[in-house]
Amino acid sequence: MGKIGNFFENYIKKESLFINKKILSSAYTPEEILYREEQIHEVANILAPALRMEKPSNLFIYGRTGTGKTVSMRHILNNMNEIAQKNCILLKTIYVNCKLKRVADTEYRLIAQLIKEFGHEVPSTGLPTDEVYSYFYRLLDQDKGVVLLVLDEIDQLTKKIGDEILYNLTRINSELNNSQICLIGISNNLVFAENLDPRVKSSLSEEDVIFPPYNALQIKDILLKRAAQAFNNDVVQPGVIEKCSAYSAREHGDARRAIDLLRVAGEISERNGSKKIEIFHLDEAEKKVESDKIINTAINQPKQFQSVLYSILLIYPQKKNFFTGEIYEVYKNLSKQTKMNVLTQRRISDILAEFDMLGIINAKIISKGRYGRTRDISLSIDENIIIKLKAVLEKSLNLT
DNA sequence: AGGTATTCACATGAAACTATTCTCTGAGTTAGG
DNA sequence: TAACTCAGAGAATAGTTTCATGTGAATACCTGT
Repeated sequence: MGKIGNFFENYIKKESLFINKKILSSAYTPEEILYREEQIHEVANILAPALRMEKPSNLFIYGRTGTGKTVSMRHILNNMNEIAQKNCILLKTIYVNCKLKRVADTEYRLIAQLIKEFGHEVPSTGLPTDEVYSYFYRLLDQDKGVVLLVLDEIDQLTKKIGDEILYNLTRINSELNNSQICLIGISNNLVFAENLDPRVKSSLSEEDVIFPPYNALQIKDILLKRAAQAFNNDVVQPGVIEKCSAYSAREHGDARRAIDLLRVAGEISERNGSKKIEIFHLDEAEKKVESDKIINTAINQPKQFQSVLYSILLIYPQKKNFFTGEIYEVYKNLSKQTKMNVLTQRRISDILAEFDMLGIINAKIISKGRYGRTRDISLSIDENIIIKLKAVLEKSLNLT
């Protein structure tokens, strides 16, 4: 047996820090959700009529990332389904995440996805949208009952393709004879409804529920509970949970981030062959999560985006602030060098705006008076991540 | 000195174009009866 | 004649280009003192 063989042999024999790592994954729905009783109650009250075959009010849920919106909603839907099944009530619940690329991020694809939830297939392209709609109507109306349709990250959808689709969805009911549909929108953006068509707004948010951020103490309790199930006893050293919760309370009470952080800390500790999770593992984890996030987003961008980003990194050693024009010049040369086709400055401007959105750069529009108006751009990444990023981009762009 | 008018270097918007992937339709072709 | 093939018309979508219009404040250019 070779070295590698031994390694694997040891690996499976080695006792893991984790009892059940799934507990710390973002897909996990806990039995009991802490500190959201009030909100869950409220939502349950609003949706309960569905169990009497009456259409509940449409509902809107607001709250920042990691405030338990999705988890709570899943929890409620699970319960309702269970009850419905037990009592032979016709209830269908559908959960769709509108952000998922190539799944539900356009009007056509959203409807196609809904059809899929009914167990049917529709081609991914080639059909007119109306046809897909009427297919969906027919499916919906096939049997009696209430349909609860949860649209998660709905703000992303309207940002991309406008609110027409929501308008269509809200008036579905008038076309249905047997069944009724109830819309539940979930949004990270608190002011999302402000720039919505008033008709859509009024009919969509007949009710709304707000999920406030968790505070540090609450996050601490959540982490403690998860950690107790996920790790063996005495693995997590004192102070780790506290620091972890303090860190994410600082970041507007994002419980998901806190849980991620704890899991990564565990992974790091395990890989180092340690039996415990110490505070410095957590610090490592913080760095790794941050760096992975940036490297991943960069890697998943199209080549042209990477090219623009690399151009910025090329100037970086000399300057800390860049203007659009400067970046474009460097980018042009780079593209010539790599034989990629050169995009217009108009496009580069949009690409830079997107990098700003992604949080990779920090762009502010400034006026230099007589010398024009432009973006004042700086990198919002850590020095050591920049080095890593540069290497990764070089590989991806086939630069020597 | 104080007040306007210019001007730069882009930003921002809208529309149109290109290319890719996929469906549907109908004409022409083929194989079997 | 029924089944099959294949080209062409249409859709959806992503990524661009083209054209048009907008814009904040440092300077140039006045004006009257």
